[in-house]
Amino acid sequence: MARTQGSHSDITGPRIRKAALGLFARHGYAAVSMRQIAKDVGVQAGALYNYTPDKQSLLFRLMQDHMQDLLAAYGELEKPADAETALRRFVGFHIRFHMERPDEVFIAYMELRNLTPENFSEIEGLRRAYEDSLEAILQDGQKSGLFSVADTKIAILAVIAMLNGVMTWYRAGGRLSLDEVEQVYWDMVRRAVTA
Amino acid sequence: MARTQGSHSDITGPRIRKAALGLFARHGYAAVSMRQIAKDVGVQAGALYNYTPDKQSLLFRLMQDHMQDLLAAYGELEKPADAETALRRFVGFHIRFHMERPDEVFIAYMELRNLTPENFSEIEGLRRAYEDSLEAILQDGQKSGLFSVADTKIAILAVIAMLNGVMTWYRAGGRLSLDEVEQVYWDMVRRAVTA
DNA sequence: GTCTATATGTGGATAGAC
DNA sequence: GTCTATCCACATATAGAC
Repeated sequence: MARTQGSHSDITGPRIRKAALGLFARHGYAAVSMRQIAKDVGVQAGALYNYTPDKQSLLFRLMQDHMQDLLAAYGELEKPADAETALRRFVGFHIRFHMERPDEVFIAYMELRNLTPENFSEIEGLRRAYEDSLEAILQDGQKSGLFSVADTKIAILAVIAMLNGVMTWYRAGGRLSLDEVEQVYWDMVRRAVTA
Repeated sequence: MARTQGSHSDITGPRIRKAALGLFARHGYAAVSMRQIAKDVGVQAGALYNYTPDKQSLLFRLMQDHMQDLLAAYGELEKPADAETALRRFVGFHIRFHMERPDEVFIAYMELRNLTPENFSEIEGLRRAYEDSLEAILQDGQKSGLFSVADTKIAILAVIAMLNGVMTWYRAGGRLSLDEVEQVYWDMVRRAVTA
């Protein structure tokens, strides 16, 4: 039986999220209107509310999906026994995963303050779970005497902050290949934590 | 002669900037209305326009003042001849200067996309001037064989990104003193760039 | 310099026809 | 499921009285 004219539930939902993703990343959540998103998708503003109860949920779902994807992808990596190899793999994974999703990363970092308190807690929990995976590597390396950092908690945040810096300047087709970027960062991270 | 009743040009201007600073940092430029700022100051919204032609100028001036303060303060530091001491001083300066101005720093990083193109270029120029001062230190250290980094441009951005990470977690009265934080970061930066 | 009042536009979200 | 039409709150900015 033919679908009702103008009915596209299977494709409009993803298109809405994709449009919101791009617009939120470019202009910021607060600066983007539901009408802009609708226009990008090619529907009227009212139609968006068949897919999201409100604008906040749209933002939250984008961030939640991103963080869950991150944790799932990291979970599928094999974990080498030796800490240096594990850290190297973490650095490579982090850079590549984030480079492939610049909009999601940008939003996850910039729009935390636009989440409701409940939604914020949820995202914070996911972020911490990811940081814990790096902490495990650093502590393992310190036990074996391979690594040495003055403060593990700070080192985790410092390494992640350093790696996230890639997103602010790297552009495909630039001076360096992704392999080279990964190598340069790994070199600095390794030296920063090695005993 | 007595001032006109309700006239406070000498104090209202700074209060407006201070209120805007706090509100922009907490909620984001796009999410803050001129009415909110006015309420915070204790005047009506229309009165703000005696001090700023528009909301955009308010944002721009906050960012411009911050970057100019940063460059001026760094310019007044004495510059040790040896690169390691110079880098150590840079790290300490950067951490302390930024920790004392969390709102300004937050805005300078988060609200770049809400500047008009002309204003953006202006701020970008100031930011680059600051990065150049770190580049000079790293290149000096590499000439003397003290430092060794795979890519100087990346190293600059990596170091600054790492240091800026402090702002996301440090709170006065926490586990570590500012001296300790400075020491821990210096330790990582030094190792990351030392030959 | 600040106020009140207002012009003018846009925001999120909903109702009901198709 | 999407549309049109609309409610109502709030946005930036200005005008003119005091």
